[in-house]
Amino acid sequence: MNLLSQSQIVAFENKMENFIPNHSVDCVILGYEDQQLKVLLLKWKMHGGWCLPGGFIFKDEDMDDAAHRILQERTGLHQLFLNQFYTFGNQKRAEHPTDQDGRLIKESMTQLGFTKPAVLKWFNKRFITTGYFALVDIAKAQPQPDFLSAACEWRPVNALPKLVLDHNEILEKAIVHLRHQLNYVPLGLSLLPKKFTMQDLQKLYEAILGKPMERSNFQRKILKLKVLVRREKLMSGAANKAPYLYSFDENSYHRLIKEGIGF
Amino acid sequence: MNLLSQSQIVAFENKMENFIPNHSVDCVILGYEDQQLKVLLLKWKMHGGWCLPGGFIFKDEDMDDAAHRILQERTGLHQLFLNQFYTFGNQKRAEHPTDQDGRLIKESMTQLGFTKPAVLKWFNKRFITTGYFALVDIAKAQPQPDFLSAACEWRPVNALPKLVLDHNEILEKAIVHLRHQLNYVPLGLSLLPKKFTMQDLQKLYEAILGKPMERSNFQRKILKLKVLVRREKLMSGAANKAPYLYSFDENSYHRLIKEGIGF
DNA sequence: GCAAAAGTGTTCTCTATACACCCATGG
DNA sequence: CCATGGGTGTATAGAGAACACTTTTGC
Repeated sequence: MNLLSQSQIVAFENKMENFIPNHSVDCVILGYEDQQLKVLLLKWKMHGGWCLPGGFIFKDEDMDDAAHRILQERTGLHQLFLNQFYTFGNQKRAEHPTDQDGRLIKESMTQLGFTKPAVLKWFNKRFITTGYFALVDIAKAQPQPDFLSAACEWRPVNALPKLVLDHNEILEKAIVHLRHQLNYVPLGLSLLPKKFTMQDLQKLYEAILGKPMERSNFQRKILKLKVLVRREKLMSGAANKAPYLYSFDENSYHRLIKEGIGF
Repeated sequence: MNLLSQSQIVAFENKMENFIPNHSVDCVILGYEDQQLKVLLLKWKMHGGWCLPGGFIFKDEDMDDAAHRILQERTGLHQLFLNQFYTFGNQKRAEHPTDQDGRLIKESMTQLGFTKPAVLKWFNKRFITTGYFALVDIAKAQPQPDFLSAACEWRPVNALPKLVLDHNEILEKAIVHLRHQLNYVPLGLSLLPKKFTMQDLQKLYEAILGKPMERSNFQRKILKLKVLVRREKLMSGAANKAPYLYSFDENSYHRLIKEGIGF
């Protein structure tokens, strides 16, 4: 029995001709929840392997726009913070040393119900892929599997499954890039609720950097950037001093992203 | 009269089928001479426009290897320091706002002597291009034009001609990337002669960063990295104190490139 | 009052920067 | 001796890390 409906198959066959061959885009979509950094993954219908959300570039579409489109399709979000970080051009990306998924893809095509030689050929081709990463608000995102996937879920980056192809490597490089970025741009607007405490922000930084930071120094460092506006205190009901709530001054925030943090 | 010989045309026609379609590699090859940062440019046979050395990726070749091959073909050098910095995927790269070279390419094909429809089609296609940059020793490089070019020359980056397509943008991005890199890795081994004075190194940094630096502070900063070995003094014949000569300790240098400069 | 967490202050070290000073060299 | 550029020293300001102290809150 075919995993795809006939209309899904025809839809892809029609679109396929309008894609640039040999090039794809993969998105590392990161979010923050339960004090953990999470990444949006897809689970393939075929053999159940996990992968990054990705797609192809239409012939009349800028590559950046393709990345935005993929992000939008998987999360429903339009996102400003979407960054290209690297292009993976190894010939044997599909035949990663510890990975036979390249072979598995081929075998899976008939399972899915694809029969046209052109389609089989398409998925057997070598693809160069460009990686983008985005930071989104998990609460606002509505994960949508694509037609090849049975599931679309947030997974903590600290406990990841083995991903297909070289997607573990892509994700790893995205996170290195993100940590690096943290030295140059402010972060958090798209990952935190409108109002948050300094502890919330610190936990976010700690989740990204993977290491604890010193409380008082963190506060000073962030406040010195002048991107936060101090609001009312949060009466949590806990037996301790009530922390201030903060929100981002969006003007300062975006100016700082453009200009970078004093370097 | 055709600008290409029949054998050049046939050679390309044969190779063409083995290239990945729609993707190219462009190399920003930088060198240092006369206290100036220079870039290797090619001058097209057709309309005489200047461009970055570039090429295509063979179907059985890693993209990084393609970049190394292009560098080798244009300079005769094998170079370790060759870095991918960005991939340019705009649909209308060839139709840059201030540039009509996309059209010029098409018109030039027949001038060159290409007649096969497949070749004409090849050059009319949209290409996504990945930029690499290298730092090489101009003294060791032997610039070689490719079959499409009439000249291959070092040009100072401070006085550049208008380049074809979006190559000015690519070069600009490479230099920003290089300046950024300067904060993380040591630099100079491939750009300076074996032995050099501290002033030589400083002039190099100033050429890359495009701004003057303080003499005594520069010296301390560099020496603290522990990548330089102090040699004998240079008796230049000038009426002033003789400066020390230095050379790189290659082990420390490459270790530092790998590990980065304390961040 | 007490525990817990927040806000603020202090100390120390390290770095960057600017500039001062003396040294070597050849005319 | 003097002009020129090289090597080293010093003073100051700012950043970052570690930690101490005080304040607020609910029980």
